[in-house]
Amino acid sequence: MSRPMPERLAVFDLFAGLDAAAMDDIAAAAVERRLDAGEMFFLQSERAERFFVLVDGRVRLTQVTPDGQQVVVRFIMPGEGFGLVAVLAGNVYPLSAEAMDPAVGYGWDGPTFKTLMARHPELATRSLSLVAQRVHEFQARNRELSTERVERRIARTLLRLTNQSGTRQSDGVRIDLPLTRQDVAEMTGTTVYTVSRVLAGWHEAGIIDAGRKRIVIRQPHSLVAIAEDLPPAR
Amino acid sequence: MSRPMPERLAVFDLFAGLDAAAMDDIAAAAVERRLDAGEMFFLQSERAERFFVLVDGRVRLTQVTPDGQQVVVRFIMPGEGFGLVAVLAGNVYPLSAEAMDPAVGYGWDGPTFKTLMARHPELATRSLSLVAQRVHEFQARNRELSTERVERRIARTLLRLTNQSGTRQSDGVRIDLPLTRQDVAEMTGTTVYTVSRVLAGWHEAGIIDAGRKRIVIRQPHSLVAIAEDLPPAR
DNA sequence: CTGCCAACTTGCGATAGCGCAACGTCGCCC
DNA sequence: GGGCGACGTTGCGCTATCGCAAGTTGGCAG
Repeated sequence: MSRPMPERLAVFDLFAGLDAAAMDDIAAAAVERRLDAGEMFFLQSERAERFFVLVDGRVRLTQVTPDGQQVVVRFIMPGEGFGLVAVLAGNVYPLSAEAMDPAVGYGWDGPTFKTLMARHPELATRSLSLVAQRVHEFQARNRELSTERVERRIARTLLRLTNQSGTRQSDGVRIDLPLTRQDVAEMTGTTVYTVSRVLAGWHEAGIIDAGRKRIVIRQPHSLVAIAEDLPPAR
Repeated sequence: MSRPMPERLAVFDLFAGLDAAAMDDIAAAAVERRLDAGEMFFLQSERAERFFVLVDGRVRLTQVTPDGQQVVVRFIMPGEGFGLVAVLAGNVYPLSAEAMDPAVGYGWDGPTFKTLMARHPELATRSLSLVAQRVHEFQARNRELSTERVERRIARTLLRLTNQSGTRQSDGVRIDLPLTRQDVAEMTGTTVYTVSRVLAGWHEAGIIDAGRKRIVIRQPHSLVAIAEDLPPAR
């Protein structure tokens, strides 16, 4: 298991503003994990031993309800962390983390990370604001789920994914995730059927270009108009 | 503005496990605020200066969507904190905090609290796990909102409120909050009409006893059965 | 190249939940 | 001890969304 490079870690949100000495210390405590596509970093309801920062690849976080329905909680791109909340709370993982492609992550276990936080107070502060940010995101999503129609929620979700992992190309912005209709449905709290119909409508209207596991936004402004419920902008 | 008693603070989640010296230090930095019913601790979208721990009274946290719809995020009972996440994230308050009755809170501003955390690492750890717990709650609520029917969500919400502020009485457990149908609707992402109809049904069935701003759970097990979607228990 | 399978689509009937409108009713304030 | 306003209820028509069933399609494995 190779030793992570402190320089590579320094770019991550979680470690922003830490000095080189601190980074060395933190990196020395990390464990690298390499997974193939389809393998799991951890499974829902296992004891939360270790959290990770993703260095390479993509990760899908999913949650299964007691009665077997699946929900996609979010996607993780390189530089982002996952599992932190569960480890800090000393709980069980509330969701599963699956590598969507060959992925590399660095991990720290709870006690180790707590020691690191005590040595580097900055780290505690950073962790707090990252977790606080998660709270905001979930709160926003809650509000959406309870007050907005499906179409609007899907629009918002696509825009969010665009920000997180969009690539500009000649005919619009492409979402760099192999997104199934099912995935979108699970992210927006609806069904495959409805997602399919909505996307078909937008395709019709020239707003997006959608294929198998592929979505390209051609007219982001139209999507924003739908998300914000503006007058159907000319 | 009277000085808070350290002994009173020590019972709060946020300060669990801190020694007397630390408590003195923390209490010395607190500011007491007394509000009448209907007054606000803070308003949504103000700069998040200060967070509070509630000592007495009850507080309602609400969020207003850009297009004017209101959502009840949660209720705060004595011993609980609110505003912490916003202050730590150095943001704007994402919601408003209204005193439902005459209320007393102790407050700390961000810089002060960060100093305190640096002096007492335990405090940082406690803060982290409290915030982490919030993440869990919101995540659970998200899952509910996207996978469950209204009836089930209402059942769950009542049970949750029962845990948070229920008083056992001869004919069942009473929820000690002046809960409007509107409030319940805003907590569960539905409408007054639907809440009214559902509660009427349960009243009919003898599961609850509901009046103006008053809900008593007579058969908690039946409500659990609904929440968990069990066979309509005999 | 071909066949197969997962992903996607679409018609259609079913229904949960919405929300207006109109009406009860409780309790508090003067 | 009225009367008023907030809260609660209910009938009713409406539609967004669901979800089955029965397809079509794209792309990859062999």
